[in-house]
Amino acid sequence: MDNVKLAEMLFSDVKNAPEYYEKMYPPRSLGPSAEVTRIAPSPTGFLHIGNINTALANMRIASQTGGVFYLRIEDTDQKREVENASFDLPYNFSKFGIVFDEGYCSDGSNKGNYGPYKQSDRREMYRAYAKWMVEQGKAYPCFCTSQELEGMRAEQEKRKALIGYWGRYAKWRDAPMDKITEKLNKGMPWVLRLKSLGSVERRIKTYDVIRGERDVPENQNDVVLIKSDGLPPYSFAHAIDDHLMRTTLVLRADEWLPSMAEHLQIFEALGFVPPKYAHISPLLKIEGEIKRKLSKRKDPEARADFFLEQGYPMEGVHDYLLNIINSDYEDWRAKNPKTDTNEFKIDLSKTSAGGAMFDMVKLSDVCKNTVASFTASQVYEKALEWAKNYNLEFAEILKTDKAYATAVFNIDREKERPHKDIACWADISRLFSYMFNALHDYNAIVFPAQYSKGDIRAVLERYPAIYHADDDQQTWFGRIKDLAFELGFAREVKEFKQNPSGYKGHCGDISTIIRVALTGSTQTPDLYQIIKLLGKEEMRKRFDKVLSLRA
RNA sequence: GGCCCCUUGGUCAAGCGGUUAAGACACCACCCUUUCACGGUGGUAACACGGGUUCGAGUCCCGUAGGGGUCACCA
Repeated sequence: MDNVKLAEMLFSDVKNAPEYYEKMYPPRSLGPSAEVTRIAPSPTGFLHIGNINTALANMRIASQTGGVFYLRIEDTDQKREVENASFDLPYNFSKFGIVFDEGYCSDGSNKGNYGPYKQSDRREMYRAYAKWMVEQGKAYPCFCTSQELEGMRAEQEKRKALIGYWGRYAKWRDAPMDKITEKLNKGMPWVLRLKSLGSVERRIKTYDVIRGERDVPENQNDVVLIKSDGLPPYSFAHAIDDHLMRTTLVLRADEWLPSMAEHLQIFEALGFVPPKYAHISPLLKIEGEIKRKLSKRKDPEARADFFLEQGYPMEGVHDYLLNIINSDYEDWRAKNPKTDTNEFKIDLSKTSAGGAMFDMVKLSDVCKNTVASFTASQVYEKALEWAKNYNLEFAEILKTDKAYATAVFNIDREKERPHKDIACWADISRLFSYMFNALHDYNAIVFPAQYSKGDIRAVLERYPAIYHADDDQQTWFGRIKDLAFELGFAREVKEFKQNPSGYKGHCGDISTIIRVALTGSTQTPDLYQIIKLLGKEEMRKRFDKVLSLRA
């Protein structure tokens, strides 16, 4: 009886009983293997690439099982909340190709029948269940101040006791009713604590989809269920939300692994069937000798926005991340180059339990393959879209002559084996700077040391005269061979290799000199097409400038 | 410190008691090629360590070491 009275004192604002919500959010009618998954970030205004990884896995599992994937905003900590971050979250995820079947929307509305999907809007539900917990004698108010708690902790550390609110340290656990009412009447702040029945002496079996069976000590702490601000911390909100939203699989970062026993205990106290759990490892970074979690402070690539700023194609980022989730993905991809990614079924039991190093080099390779599959006009459109946001100057250049820019992107592109050079859109202005006069930098032109000034001068002075814009590729290169021969270089590479001492070099050296003088690089796509696009006059102009700079 | 997780080449990783220990990225060499690429072929390179169990262990068990996570009225 006392418990009922206490519950009423503590939660006089609560109107509905748990049954009300149980009826309001009935089990979903989905197929037997359908998984209901979710991503539940807190609105701190920062998306980690790990968030994208976890979201991607959740999204894919829901979609491949005919389930539901939703976005829930975990904003029960008002102190940390960044203004408007909640509104931005759905949009920010969508930029990474993460879309939701249900959840909180950018305009503050809720999509789906299991909302609201923002925790601060679910206050009454949490409190209804909290009240019930008190009625059942499963929870009680605690009036300890933070100083008292600190003192308790210090004492525990000194005594080498387990840290936490438990056993004889749980001073309000069995407090008499009159002491509680006295505090309450004085308006003292309180938190609601779980009356834990657990003991670290006992172990419980748990199951993790990625890691398999594990057994861990029970939770013995009387953890906080409702904070003094009236909202729950993560664990209690997690149990109620994932129960009421009928989540079937909680796929989250492995930093939650240690609190799984506590979460299971709360589900049990509430009388809920817990969801399946899968704990995914964080993305790591190597620094010197040690591996560590990608840190938003130290590593630019930890910020999801970094990939947007650099303009990595989302298809490529997904391919890379999917390969970390299931490493047989790339074999599948190699066998099914054109198949939609969604056809690949991910299998969490094959996901590695260890953390993966985030490898920018590998990401680049994957993205180069992705970009290589695009047509020239796709490259143009996507690059322009990116440039409008991140490189205005380049966007203007692209807009100035769309046909020209598209032709530039088409060099060595739409063919059987396209050139693979672009990993991200930010690469383009650097990679192709020589194709745009506004970006071309004469100062960057450095000839390889092996070429003499005399030979360079000879090539640059004589080549324009023998260049004819309407030559086909074979004729074009034939003239370069002729020039090579006149300057003491072998006409054919083979001739040179057979008799290295008889020549200064071979025809390739002549084309390299031309290439460098024009582009500043020894590695470019097909030179024939580059000259064709640049035009003879521009070539002559560049040669003259290079000659004058080097004279 | 307690508890928990992890450990196969430089990196991502296959492997579920018997394999010449896959594959991909990176690197190197060669080949192809009229240049640069692309592509092809080949190569360097790994089971953290120590004990068991077993005819046989990367695979199972126990330790050790290293790395990571977590111990809030944060998520």
